[in-house]
Amino acid sequence: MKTPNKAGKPRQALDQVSELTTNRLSVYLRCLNALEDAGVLTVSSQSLAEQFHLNAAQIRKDLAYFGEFGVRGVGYYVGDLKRHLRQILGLDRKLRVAIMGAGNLGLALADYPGFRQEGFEIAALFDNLSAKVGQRSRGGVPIHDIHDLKKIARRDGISIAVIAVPAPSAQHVVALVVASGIRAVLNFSPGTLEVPDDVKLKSVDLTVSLESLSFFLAQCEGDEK
Amino acid sequence: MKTPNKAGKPRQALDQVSELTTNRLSVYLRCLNALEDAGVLTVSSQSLAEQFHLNAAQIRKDLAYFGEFGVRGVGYYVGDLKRHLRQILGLDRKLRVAIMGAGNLGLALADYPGFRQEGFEIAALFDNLSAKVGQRSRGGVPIHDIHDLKKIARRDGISIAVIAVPAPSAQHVVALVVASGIRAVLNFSPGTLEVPDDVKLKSVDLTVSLESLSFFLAQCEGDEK
DNA sequence: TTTTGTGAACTAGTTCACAGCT
DNA sequence: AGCTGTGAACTAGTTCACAAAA
Repeated sequence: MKTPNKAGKPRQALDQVSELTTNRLSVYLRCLNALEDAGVLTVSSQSLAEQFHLNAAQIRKDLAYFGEFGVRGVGYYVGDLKRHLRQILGLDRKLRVAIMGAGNLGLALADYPGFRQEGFEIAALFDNLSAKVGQRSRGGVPIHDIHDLKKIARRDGISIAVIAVPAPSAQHVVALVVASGIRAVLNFSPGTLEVPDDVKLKSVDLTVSLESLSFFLAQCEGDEK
Repeated sequence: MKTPNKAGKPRQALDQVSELTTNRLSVYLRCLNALEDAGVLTVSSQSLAEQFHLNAAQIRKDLAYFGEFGVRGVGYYVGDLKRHLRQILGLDRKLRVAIMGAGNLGLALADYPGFRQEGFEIAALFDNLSAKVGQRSRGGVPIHDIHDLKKIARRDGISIAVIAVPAPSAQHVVALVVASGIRAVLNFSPGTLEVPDDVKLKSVDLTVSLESLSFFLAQCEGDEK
């Protein structure tokens, strides 16, 4: 075969895996967790697709890109594939996350249980209000002064930043994040942020999401013929 | 010309506008707001593209699909195009939003200033804890019992629901939302939710987003040859 | 027989490039 | 001259369908 890379270590070109693909890998991992909890040992792309409304060929293609994890005639071993996916997604280690902005949203995200799963640790909150600095979130995440970001990011080995500051400060804050050596950013502020090419930025834009729903509703009304 | 629909009222087929397109319409609207605030009266697709890192042809194509809003040799009138976009996105009226779940995340979203802009109104929070029912968010959004959802959704004319409940209750809650006649849902809980075909579901999956960033970081490390 | 891994076919989305309007 | 609106070309992403492996 001439798959891009065989079982062992997929350290190689992998030029540019589409974001759609990486998102799906994460979804597959969640499906496998559910199956494992249900005591399922082995699963075919077929049955995975049926249970979780996915496409079997796409599952196979996504997985095959990273190695030959399946067994013909059998399917995939759930535990085995989970392990591979966790390794591919870089979840085989603890990743520390900092949240920029200890406002409503930042504090809520800091204590969000979904984050703690799968190896993420919310290590710190950062804010510029001295009243907040030194406090902790309800869940116990310490709030630091944003000026100490570089120092603490290094000390705590923070590799991901979440931007939860008001829109007008977002670009400035993301610049500090980048300057502190963090190379992956999840942005909740509306609008566009500039980051260098070697930094990965993912944005969750609530305004865009809501307006897109609004469009759908407006269309429905129009359709009422 | 035979554009799908001319200026007047774009009430027609519009079969299935891609979600990528509707998201961009929302982005364009934000760009126009910025330009208007800066006192710009007219803008070409070219300059819009340069300023906001978009593609000029795509802007033109997206807009042209809904009508001929531009003027050849001139570009688009900012105020005029804003008005058209707001109408297309259904923002030419107040849309009321309910948030399901008055936990950390629900309360944070209820008071999130980004939502209030552009005609959205967070009208209500819903929870099943009697200790919370009757209270209000810091910003003053009332917390209702989830059993009153149908009644209050009708009374207040709520057309969008945001799911901010823990993952295990999400499917149940979304079923209540659908039963109450709401047809647009923004979901923050991880995992898949089932909704009927005539209900629009948009999901923001924080786990998937973070894991996708983790993948990127893992790749970078691998690249260090 | 069952099910993977994968070329080939197809579908969706983006960008180019230019005719035609102002 | 300048810029839109749009067919045509291109690129990306998905699904099909089947040979080969277990």
